Amino acid sequence: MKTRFNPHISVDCVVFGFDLNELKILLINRDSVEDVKPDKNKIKLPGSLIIRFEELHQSAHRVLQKYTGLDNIYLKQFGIFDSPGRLSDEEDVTWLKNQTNVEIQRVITVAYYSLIRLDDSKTTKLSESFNAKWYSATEVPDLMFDHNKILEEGIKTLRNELISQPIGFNLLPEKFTLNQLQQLYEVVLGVKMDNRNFRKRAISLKYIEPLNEWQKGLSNKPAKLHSFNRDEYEKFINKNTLFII
Amino acid sequence: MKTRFNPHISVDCVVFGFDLNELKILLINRDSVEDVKPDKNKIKLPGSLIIRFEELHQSAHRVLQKYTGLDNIYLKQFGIFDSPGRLSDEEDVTWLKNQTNVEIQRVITVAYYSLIRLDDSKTTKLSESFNAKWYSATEVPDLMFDHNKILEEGIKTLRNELISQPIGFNLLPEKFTLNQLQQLYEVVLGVKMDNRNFRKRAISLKYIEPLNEWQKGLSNKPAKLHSFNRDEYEKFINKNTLFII
DNA sequence: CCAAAAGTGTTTCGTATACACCCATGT
DNA sequence: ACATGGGTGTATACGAAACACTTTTGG
Repeated sequence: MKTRFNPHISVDCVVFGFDLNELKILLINRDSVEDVKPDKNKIKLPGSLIIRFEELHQSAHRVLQKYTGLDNIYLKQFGIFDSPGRLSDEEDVTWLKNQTNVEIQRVITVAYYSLIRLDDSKTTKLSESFNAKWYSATEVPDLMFDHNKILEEGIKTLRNELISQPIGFNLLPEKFTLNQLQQLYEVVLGVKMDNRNFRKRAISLKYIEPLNEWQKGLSNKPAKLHSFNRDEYEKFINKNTLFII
Repeated sequence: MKTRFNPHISVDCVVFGFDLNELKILLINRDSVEDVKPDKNKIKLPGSLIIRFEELHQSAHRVLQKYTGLDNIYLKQFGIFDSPGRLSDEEDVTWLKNQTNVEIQRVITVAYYSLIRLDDSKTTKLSESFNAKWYSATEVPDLMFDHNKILEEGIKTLRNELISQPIGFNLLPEKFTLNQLQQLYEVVLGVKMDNRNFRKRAISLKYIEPLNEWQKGLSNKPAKLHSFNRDEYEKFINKNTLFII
């Protein structure tokens, strides 16, 4: 029963989306694939066994491509889940075996998180064309295998990296307002921030570049648009080293 | 040819040692194991294929135990090296196969770094009892496989984590002086620091606890000893969130 | 008394924080 | 004119950085 899959190693993706309002997570419903007892968890993270000789990041990109149709997405490895008992549920293993046509023994999974800017078109297209559906990050159901644990670690990682690396811009439109940026931080970190101080800080950062463009078509005062300037960020980071002895 | 090893996944350890003066790295000489062409790299990181059903961190601890005789060592996963071509050298693969009695196809390795306080006894004991030897971090030879790359990533990780997490104390004696702490930072980060400002900073941190003990047996002024207080650190970190928008 | 490393204080500057009201737009 | 979200300034406090000499110990 030799297939193109490597039956020892998989990737799973915690896919974050931000619609300028809420943090969302992309989950796959396995219902459509096969009959399952109604009381079982049928929902999982997007993932796949790796293909022989495929690099892990390629596997992760392949998974994202399959479920979102998107390429060129921010994707970062954040952990390995290797507990020998992590695929303990027999029914789940049977399902996986049928899916992949591979005899499953022990599977180690490498976890990635990825960041997607959501506009309405993407949100609806996804949930129609695939078995993928966006869930609010605050209302995640029980998932298969150890996927709730992976998801939790993914959220921790996102929070950590949001406050130490310029990754948040991957969740915003190319041209964003400072209040959208603040909203992102508040939602992901679960805190409220002082608006005046937040913008003072943001405006002082050269890598957050003010554009000569404003929002359009709103029924209130349009906000100035900004963009992230990676070159300026590189200069900045070389001068600043945070320090906890 | 079924053995207890899982022939798909290995661990490799970048083992850092600090002797209060210099950063060292533990490497294994494969000379003693088998004849090798004299012009080949014979030196590698300590590592091993994982054993079936063993967790990865157990594998890493097993490797450290084997080569250092030490248990209870700080050990942290920092990366995965999965390039399909990373075991390209045929002779190296043959060697690995003979070592493990396992048919090798593609091996993904999970990299750990670990931190060891070196006193003289450890330094000498190791290099005698095992094939392990401490090398200065600034004078590392060519290594087998992709181990130079892994080592490089390990050093980057160490630097990053040293300035953002309280891991440096694992490289110092339980009771250390502030100047030893400064020396550690200077050596690992490759910078010079202002002594007065460094100690002011250190003294202001409650989790660096001054003891009522001083160095002994020196021919110069003995320094006050300090220890790391993890409880105080937990309090500290909950109040401080570093921030790069 | 000498060599070697430990230890100490002040000023200056920049950044974090706290806090409340007016402005611009479309309907 | 109103509803909605955008945008602004000041005073205080704290920590970072720059900088050079005195003290203690054993030999």
